[in-house]
Amino acid sequence: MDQQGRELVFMHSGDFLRQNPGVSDHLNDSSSGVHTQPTIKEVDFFSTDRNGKSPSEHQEMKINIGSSSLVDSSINTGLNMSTSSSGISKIANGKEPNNNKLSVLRGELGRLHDENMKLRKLLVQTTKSYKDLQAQLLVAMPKQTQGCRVEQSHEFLEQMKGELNDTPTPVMSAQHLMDHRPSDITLDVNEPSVSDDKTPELVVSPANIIEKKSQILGKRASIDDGIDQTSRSRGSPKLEQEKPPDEQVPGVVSFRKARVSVRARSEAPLISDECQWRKYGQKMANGNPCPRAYYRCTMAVGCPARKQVQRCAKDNTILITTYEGNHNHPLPPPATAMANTTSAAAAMLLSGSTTSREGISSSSCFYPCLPMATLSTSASFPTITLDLTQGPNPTMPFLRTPATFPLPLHGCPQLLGNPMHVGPKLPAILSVQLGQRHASVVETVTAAIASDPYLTTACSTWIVRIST
DNA sequence: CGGTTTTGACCAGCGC
DNA sequence: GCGCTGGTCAAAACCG
Repeated sequence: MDQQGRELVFMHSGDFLRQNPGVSDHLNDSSSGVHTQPTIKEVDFFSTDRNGKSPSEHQEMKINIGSSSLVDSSINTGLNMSTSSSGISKIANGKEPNNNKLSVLRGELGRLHDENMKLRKLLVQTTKSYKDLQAQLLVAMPKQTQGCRVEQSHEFLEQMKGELNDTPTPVMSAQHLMDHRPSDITLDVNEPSVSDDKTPELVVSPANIIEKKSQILGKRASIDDGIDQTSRSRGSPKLEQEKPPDEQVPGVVSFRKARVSVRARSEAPLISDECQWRKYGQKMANGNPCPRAYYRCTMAVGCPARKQVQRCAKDNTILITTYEGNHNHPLPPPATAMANTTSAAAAMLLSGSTTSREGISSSSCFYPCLPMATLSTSASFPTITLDLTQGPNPTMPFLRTPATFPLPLHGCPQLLGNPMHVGPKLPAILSVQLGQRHASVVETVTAAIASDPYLTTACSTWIVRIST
């Protein structure tokens, strides 16, 4: 069986759409303004063999890149004037008259001035967006009954006020913001982390933090919704027994309650996320001619993580993978990124479902550069859908370049604290955007995705819609 | 031989 | 109460 070879594999940005080599140019061609919607035949989400590099080499590469990528490579700082492409060196080393050199330098100066003006405009725009959001958040706060959440938001706002008033440089902002972690988060040292070998005291995955948050928030939801639907089903009592103790606390809502659905164009039957899944069932469901397959994680005994895979009834090229539950074991770094994403999305869903929906949708309105999320509570489980089947949105200028995915990383201290994740993905623009840490829990999801280069690229075309 | 997949059956929730 | 649907179980088959 060649299922491995036919799997939908989300790839590293370098070889994203590697079976459609001609498409990537379109995706990155911001000048053309024409965006296609390529059919992703194979998307390598977490392949360990990218360009022949081992995972360790890959991580090292990311770190190295990240060391200098806090400043967007596309932004000319004026410090790199001896590059061959600038023409200055050639002229300086040549025999041109001094007046020619002067005119070239003036031209260069003018160009740098223009870039400077653009950056200033961007900063002003970002500041304005933050203030708008702040005002909106203050309006929305009375609707929130969770004291800790409000308190935390106030705390963040105060921090952000100071940061914005100081008008830090983008790089400073990024570094600064990384240190602002929610103070009321319970750290779970048992949760696997990519960075747990070096910073055990900071073993705080986004999933953990958000899970703890959602557990707090979920207490109300558990009262509203009663017992988890699946826990009432036949197989679920066993599942409950298999859950780790922290998930069996009465009144605490586990992520089994929320789902994260990923839609991607693929002719492959599966998404390869470097987790071990065992198929335990298959059903014809919802009038869909394509059966729905049920998988559970087999990397650890009693792991409650599950996923469902089904093709879209309307478009068979779209593969819908629905993740549910948390892994209770260490994951390979790529799979951790995916788990973080789904956990964050689930947490977002849980927290969002207990707070005002306007807050979520409006944040998307406030930040047109951010993706929107499809929240569906019509099903028995609240589900967030990450749609990777849509083409890039022209109104999302940052999305044209995967490296500048405009995703605030709040709520994901692990991502912020992990140089492997932070470095390559924090250009100046993103650093400024980090100031929007209060935008909404929607961004938590996008942050998790942004933390992983593979996901970032794969999701550079995602669309998240708010639905009722 | 152990792990995985297949597949029919079972169960619970929900709507009518 | 009945039928439909989603989710799961578990035995048999399959595979490396």
